[in-house]
Amino acid sequence: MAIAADATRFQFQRDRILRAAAACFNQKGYSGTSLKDVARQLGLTDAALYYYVKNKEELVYQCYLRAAELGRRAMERARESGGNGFEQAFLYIRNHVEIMVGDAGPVAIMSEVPSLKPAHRNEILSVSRRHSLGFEQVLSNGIRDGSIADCDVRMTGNAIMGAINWIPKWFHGDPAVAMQVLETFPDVLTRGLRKVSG
Amino acid sequence: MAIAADATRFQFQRDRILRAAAACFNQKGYSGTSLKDVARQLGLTDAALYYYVKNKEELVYQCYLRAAELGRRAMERARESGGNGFEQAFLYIRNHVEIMVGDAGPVAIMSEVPSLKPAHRNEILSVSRRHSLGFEQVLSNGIRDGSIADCDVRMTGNAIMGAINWIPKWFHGDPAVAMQVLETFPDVLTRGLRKVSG
DNA sequence: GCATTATTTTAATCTTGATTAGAATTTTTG
DNA sequence: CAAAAATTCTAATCAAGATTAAAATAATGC
Repeated sequence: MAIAADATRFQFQRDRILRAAAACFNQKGYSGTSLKDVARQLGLTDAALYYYVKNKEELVYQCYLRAAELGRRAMERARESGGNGFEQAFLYIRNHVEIMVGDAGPVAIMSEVPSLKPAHRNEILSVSRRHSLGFEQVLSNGIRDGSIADCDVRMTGNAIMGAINWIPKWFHGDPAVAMQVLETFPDVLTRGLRKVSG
Repeated sequence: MAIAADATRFQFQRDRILRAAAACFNQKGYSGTSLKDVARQLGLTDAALYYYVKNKEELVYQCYLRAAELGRRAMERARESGGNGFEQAFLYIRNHVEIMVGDAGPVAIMSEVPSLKPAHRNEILSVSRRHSLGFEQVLSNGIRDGSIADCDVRMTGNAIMGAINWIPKWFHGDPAVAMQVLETFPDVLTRGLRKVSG
């Protein structure tokens, strides 16, 4: 029974585990979720998880890496779209929000990055930084090409990405709300960027 | 040596502890900070903390309660100002941001609310809910009084408060940045609210 | 069907850091 | 200054949950 074209059962299970873990971390908090909690959700025993991850630290790391990668990809797709700065910013937000409330499943809030071991922490921070810088560039481009009003790109980026990153705090999977978020967030978050006059 | 007009040494120390704990939690993550870490920062021993808080859970709870109260107060002051909806929203944001980057000291990011014990969790959630509802009312008032453009107040509130709540993730005390945040955030976050025409 | 490999379980053990008891010290009060 | 109260420390203990080893089960290739 093939799971997917090329994904092995191993990779498939690992991914399920990451999603279950992300869900637990977001819902029960990091210190509130034991490996047993994660395992139970999958009908497994805690020890079985060690077949897929080295330890809890790596489980968290993988969750965060997944979250960071999803964000990065959202940005990448937006920048490849070829629109002007405003359009790219809008598209990025739309893409990322889609991921946060969509079928990609729960995306872990990165609360415990500081307690990762240095190598892991640095990798996450590196991806995150690339992500933020990418967005700031999009904003700068928009200012240059006249599609975005002049603003402090660093702060504007922080504000917008904060709003997105916070979503899992209050969004708990209700599809009706998901739709609402998708419809309003990109607009709400970009309304302030629009250049009023030429 | 009186510490302040009426605050006892006990209350004073307790407050120092809460701030040190908040700083640790934000910087090192929750699971990354031991009571010894918090204590060391104050030149104390971990056991000494138990004179001020029942246990670690209560320490976290108190940090969160402080954070929630500071937010609530920011909202309260804004609503007492008597301005129109837009002005109140702006003022709230300004007040809250001021707290996040100002002398009130580090405000704990509420990552571990779910792992608090039920009574504590419920109290934090209750204050938070009151806070969000308050903001949504301000937005609604603004729409009604014509100072704010029509929008989904729930989502707009979530977006703006997410941006604010995320600040401690990237702000680490640099006074120059604090000034920047103060100058740009209220504007960035409200620019989208303005009603364009009458 | 048999041998091999992959996956999961059971049943410990191990570690870390929270917690406590009681002693020591400092501060306050009269 | 002496007694009482407040605060902190030293030195264990404790608990929870992470981790491991080895056995059991399931899947796969031949």
